[in-house]
Order: sequence, then structure tokens, then C-alpha cells
Amino acid sequence: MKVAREDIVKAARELFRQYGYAGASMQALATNVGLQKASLYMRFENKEALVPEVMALTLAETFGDPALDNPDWRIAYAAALQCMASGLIESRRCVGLHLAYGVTDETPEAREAVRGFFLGSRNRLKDILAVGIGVERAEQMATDALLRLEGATLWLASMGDAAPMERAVTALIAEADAASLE
Amino acid sequence: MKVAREDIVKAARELFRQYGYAGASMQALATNVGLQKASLYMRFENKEALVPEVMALTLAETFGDPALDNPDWRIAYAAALQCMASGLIESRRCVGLHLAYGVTDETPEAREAVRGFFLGSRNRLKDILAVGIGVERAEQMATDALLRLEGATLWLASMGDAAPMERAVTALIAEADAASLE
DNA sequence: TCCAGATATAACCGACTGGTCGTATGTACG
DNA sequence: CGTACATACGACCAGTCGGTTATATCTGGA
Repeated sequence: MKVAREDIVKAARELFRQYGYAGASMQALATNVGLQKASLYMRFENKEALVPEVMALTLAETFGDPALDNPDWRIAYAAALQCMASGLIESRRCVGLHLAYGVTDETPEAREAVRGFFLGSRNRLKDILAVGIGVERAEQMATDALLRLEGATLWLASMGDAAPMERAVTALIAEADAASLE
Repeated sequence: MKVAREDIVKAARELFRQYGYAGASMQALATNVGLQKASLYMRFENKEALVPEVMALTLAETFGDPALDNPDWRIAYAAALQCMASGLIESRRCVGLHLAYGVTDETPEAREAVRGFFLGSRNRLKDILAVGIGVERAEQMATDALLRLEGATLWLASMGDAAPMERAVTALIAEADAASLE
């Protein structure tokens, strides 16, 4: 029975999310997808090679909502924040954040993939915001928005409380609105 | 030559910060403080027992600045945010965040210690803010402020960029000021 | 000076790590 | 039917993990 590559990547993501890079083991991944550990090495060169695929899949899933292409940038921005927030609330943690903290100099490709994930997320928000407030301020505001949502995952992970995340979304939408009126 | 307990805790903190709970090994800790691994187990029951001491030390260090006791709550609040931000910028990561993500059900005492660290930090901010904006709003605002600084560590860790952290401090001070005038 | 208690040590334990190897099993095509 | 190739497998590797044990060394007080 052939196991789809995407299923392995999704299972790896779950392990990375919960246990971090160091804490996620290839043995656990193999068990979770119903394969032998050796079989994983037929599909992926090594453990590190899983990271770029995990990040790419997560980026695509997060920003896959067609509402993000709405011509009204306010609607698109609110939808983007909602997509990110609801995804994070559902999984209670951000894989990217766990990997960003967990990846070291010894796994440079993984580190680069994580940077790419966050820059990609930031730029997605930036492109939407640029329509309403101009490119210059859009980059800063997009970065700060992303980091605010990421920060809120800490309360989600350690207290199981989603209220800060919801407050962040509301505040960020209001801030963008206010900025566009200046 | 006797190694001070606090030196072990500080070395453990550095390892937890960089490699997370799973990635930090007792062997590495022993080497870093110039001891044999077995000697560590004379002072600490196990690896998990390091976490509460790491968090307690960090909490005490972070909020040890006497400026936080300034009778003017605005000055105290700004000082508290500055203390937290400069500490995070210096180390480029937050131990607490790495541990919050890295600790699991199998290490319940460590998990509780991490919760205590963040609740302690939040309450320190809350007590200061309560003077200016009342207890009800103070808790929410303190939580959101803490999480915003924590979020900014992500850019610090993955991009080496402190600008979002500095923007966060400025914005948080302004927000508190504005809230007190309503 | 001698001894007791604290401190540190080397050697070791079973379990697990990322990763490899030779072989067996499916399956698509001639 | 036969064959060739991808897929999967169990067994194995050296090294590391958290943690233990029996022994050695240091240090302070009587």
C-alpha cells in the first residue's frame, strides 16, 4: 500500500509542531504513517529535507483561500488575518515558530526554508496592504501583524486561551483601517 | 573546585534557549560547566528539575530593575517594556517561548514552571498598568503587550532583525498612554 | 591527626537517535 | 506468462540520550 508523499509531509508537520525539530524522530514519523523507517529514506534524503516541504505545504494551505484575492484590500486583509488566526487556533501552535527556534547552524537548508516561510507570509500580507497604505508602510505593518499573531500562539500553547489571538485580529484590522485614512 | 548552582542554571538556560528542551542534553550541560554528567544529578533530580530554576532566575533577572518600582506608572511601564525588550534583543531568543513550545505532557512540572513564568511576567506588567487604566483593562493590555514582545523575538531569531521589537516597545507605550486618557 | 560527610568521578545501563544495506514483495508492461 | 523496476522491509550500524552505581577525592570540624 503506497503512502502519499503529502501524507508523510503532513505527519511530519504534526510532529515538528508538537515536538520541534530535535524532538521529532524519524521512527515516530514512520510509525505514524504506517511505514518502516527505512522506507522514509527512499522518499526523503534525510530528516532536514522534510522541513522545506512542510513549510511549503503550510504556506500554500494558509493562503489558499480565494477571499485573499478580493479586489477590496480591506476584505482581503481581514480574510488573510482570519485564515492565519483560525489555522493557528485549530492547531494551537505554529510549526514555523517551533522550527524557527529549533533549527540550528547544522541544518542550514531547514533554516532557510523557515525564513522563506515567514518572509512569504509577511509578503502576502504586505502585498494586500500595499494597495491601501502604500508599499513603504505596508512592509512594516505586515511584519508587525504577522509577529503579533505569532506571539498570540504562546498563550494558545501554554494556556489554551485563544482570546489574545482574537483580540489581535480585531486590533490589526482596525489599525489598518485607521492607517488608510491618514 | 565547586561549581555554583546558579552557574549551572545559567548554562542550562543557554542550552534550552538555543536547542529547546529536547535538544539540550545533560552531557552538553556538564561539558559547558566543566563537570561530569553524573555530578549534575547530585544537584538536580533530573533534567526536568532544571526548568523551574531556569524560569525563576530569568523572571527575577528580567524584572529586577528598580526603575520598575517608580511611582509614576508611565515611567515604570516604559522601563518594564525596555527591560524585557533589551534582554530579548541581547539573547536573540526567549527561553520561555522555546520551552513553552518544547515542553510536553510528559514533563508536567516543567510545563507548570513555564506557565508560571509567563503569568508572572504578565502580572508584573498588569500591576503597573492597573494604576493608570484600572485592573480590568490592565490584564488584557498586559497580556497583549507580553505576547507582542514575544512575537517580535521570531524576527530576532530567524532574521536577526531587532526593528520589530523596537517598534513594538514604542507602540505599546503609546497605546498605554492613549488608553489612560480615555 | 583522624574521620565523616559532601562532592566529584569513571564506567556503565537500556533505550533511542539518524541513517544504511541486502533482500523481499508488489505491480505495470512486454 | 515473464521480467524489470519501484517500493517496502527487517536487521543492523555507531553514536547519543537520560539516568545509575560504586568508588575516589576533597574539605571542615573535633
